Amino acid sequence: MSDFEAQLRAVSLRVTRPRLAVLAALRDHPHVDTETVIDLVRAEQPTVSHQTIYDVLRALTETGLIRRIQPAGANARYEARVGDNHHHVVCRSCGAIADVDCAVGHTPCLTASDDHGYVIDQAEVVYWGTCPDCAADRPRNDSPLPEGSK
Amino acid sequence: MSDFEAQLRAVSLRVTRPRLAVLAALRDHPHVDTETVIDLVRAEQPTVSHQTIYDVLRALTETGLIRRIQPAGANARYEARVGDNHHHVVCRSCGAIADVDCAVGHTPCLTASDDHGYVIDQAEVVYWGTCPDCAADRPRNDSPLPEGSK
DNA sequence: GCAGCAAACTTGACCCATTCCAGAAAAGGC
DNA sequence: GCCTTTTCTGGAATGGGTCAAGTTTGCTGC
Repeated sequence: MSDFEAQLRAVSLRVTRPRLAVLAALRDHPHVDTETVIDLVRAEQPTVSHQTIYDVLRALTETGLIRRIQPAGANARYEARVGDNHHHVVCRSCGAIADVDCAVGHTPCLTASDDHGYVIDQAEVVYWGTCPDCAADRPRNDSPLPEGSK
Repeated sequence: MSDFEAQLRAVSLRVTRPRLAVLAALRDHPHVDTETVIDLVRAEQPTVSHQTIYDVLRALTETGLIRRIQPAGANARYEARVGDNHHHVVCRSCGAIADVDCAVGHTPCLTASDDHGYVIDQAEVVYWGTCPDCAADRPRNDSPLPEGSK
């Protein structure tokens, strides 16, 4: 618990109960969306408003304590694993997300063939596919996306 | 014009004025968002509803005639360049997008270090950085994002 | 050419993640 | 302990995007 407290102080954020609860929720549940965070926090602190969660998530994201990820067409999700620029696999069928380490070492993906004059500071990779569970449910289905995606 | 007609027929879609207009708009303006598509189409066909544009964009995306891209935190954008799995550079400051060919050849980025059992069918890469224009405007600014991003 | 059918289009309301606002409360420095 | 600053609360607004019902239109077969 005091671990989270130290993290907050390290980035000059005040230590509040909602912030600790959000950090704890993200430690225990990686890749959750905002609504789930709200539910998880309220399980212990029923009075916390959704606005507070949004504020907390933004503050933590801006200070780099958590990372916001947002696959195309889905809601924002957050994860507590930061510092390494790892990537994600997203299941087209159920939206499940898993971590994937950078394929070729440190920052190899950062090399674009032609950068058009852009100053590139990050390369974000999203692998799209089917998770083991969904693959088992529908072994040979060519169009996994049930139209409405999520 | 009949080029677009052929494309539509090739995927068994009826040839309608709104669809032709959307294809033409995307050919002339790569990486536009939905609202811009609406404006472009209405410049020639003022009566087309926004609902129709949404329907057309979805139909064309599902049949693979256009491709939908959606950088985190931004609105959906569409482009007519399909078939090659190229990637994009996105300017954090102004949201401008440029095409980037796959860095290492054919489908190298498709190789994840540990796929967690997922069946991966596509790797999507987004390079984040600053476009030449914005870099010129604010030569040495460490926090390019003016908070509200776009 | 014309009829009939299914796919597309129009209109308008609705949904829902996210944000804005203003007042009340709490955390930290002195 | 007191004061300033930041955060939290509650409610309302914003805005992509979607749903639904009814009308129109493009395509196929006669």
